[in-house]
Amino acid sequence: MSESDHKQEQIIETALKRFAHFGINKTTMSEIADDLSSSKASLYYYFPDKASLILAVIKHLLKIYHTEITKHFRKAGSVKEGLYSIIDIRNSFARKYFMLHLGSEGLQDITVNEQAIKTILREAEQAEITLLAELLEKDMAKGIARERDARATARTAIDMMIGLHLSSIVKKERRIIPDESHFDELTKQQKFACDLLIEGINK
Amino acid sequence: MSESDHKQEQIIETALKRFAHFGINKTTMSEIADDLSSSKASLYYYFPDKASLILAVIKHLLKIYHTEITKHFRKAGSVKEGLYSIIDIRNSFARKYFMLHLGSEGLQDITVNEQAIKTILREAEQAEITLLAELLEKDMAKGIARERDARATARTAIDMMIGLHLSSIVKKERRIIPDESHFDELTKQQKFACDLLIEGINK
DNA sequence: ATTTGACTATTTGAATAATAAAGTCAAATA
DNA sequence: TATTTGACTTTATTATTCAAATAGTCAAAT
Repeated sequence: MSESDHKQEQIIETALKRFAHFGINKTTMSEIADDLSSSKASLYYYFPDKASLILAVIKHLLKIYHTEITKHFRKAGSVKEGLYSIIDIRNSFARKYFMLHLGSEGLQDITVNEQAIKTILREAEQAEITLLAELLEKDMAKGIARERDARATARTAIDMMIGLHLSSIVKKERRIIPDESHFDELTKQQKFACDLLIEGINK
Repeated sequence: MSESDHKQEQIIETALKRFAHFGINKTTMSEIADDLSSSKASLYYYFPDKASLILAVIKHLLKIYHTEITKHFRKAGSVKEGLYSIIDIRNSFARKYFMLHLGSEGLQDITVNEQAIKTILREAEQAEITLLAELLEKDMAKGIARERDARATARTAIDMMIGLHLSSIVKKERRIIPDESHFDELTKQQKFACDLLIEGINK
């Protein structure tokens, strides 16, 4: 890694810390520079504008997420284990990086190319579907799972988990920072839903 | 029905039409009065303030919804048919009354007792869960469905359908009025998910 | 008991000013 | 040459004002 790349990484990680704590809108470039004991102008040497820094931070975060998911999926022996990993990792990220408001309501009135963010979120989503679909195909090959369009099924299963997350947000008071118990209950419901999905309601 | 009750009903129905078309915020009390060829002051004879009119309109709407659902549930022979009814009726309401933004993002910055609305929405939700749980219990008695906590299962199934709806909103551009095809696609995905839920992924 | 016109009180929205933050650049540094 | 910086300009956000729109009231009329 070059000197320059290293500095970029540092900026991204520092920005992420502030974003996660105070939110993107409440974080100024000067503050990030101060955290680095550097100058604002220096930041602009590495990133053309705030929007591209935000984008880089989100990409960074998605990379971590993907690494984590991949690690778990290598150990997962079934679709169920895969889905459980997605639930746990997603919720731990949601807890940690709630202030970023990725997905759900967020990113509104942020001066950023919303389309670009949508695109990389979409890509991350596709990668996740692929991983789960592969697991499902293995289960189908083993004769554990019924034959069925693996991608469509994986996509719907993930959408359901995301959907339950969104449902839980909507039911809470708006604009309130959720507490630990909120995520605990959500995880419980998602796993219950997951079990339903896996086992099926009918005999 | 007394004369007074009749006038109240008229006001509610007129208000609903305007709310559905232009949204609650863009509808003034004067406009509602004009639609009724009446005076604004007259409205205030029947409703103490705008907030209580809004609440009455939402209650009215939920009553219609509940009637519709109940009608379908009497004919439904299985949980699957029940869930399909919920999907169809919910989506038809979402199409028709989108401008009210019930659930999802909406109701923000409306001068109304948000807690009161949450409460009646919660009640409506509970009633719906009860209906679906009854159907599920019948299926369990018939030996079609596995034995399982009927209420928790019904609740999760409905939450999933709502969740998929929310997912679809989040994935679209924000603050855009959705078109027909959006709801068509949503319905399709919800039914696919419903089938998964019912049949189960595994053999 | 209900309706109304004429009223007041509140809220909203547009315009403006003040402030803060984004973004630039020539000169300095290493 | 690559990087950093303080001082700068530009752009965006926030606070403030004020007129217009809307909510809400009430005594008099039906």
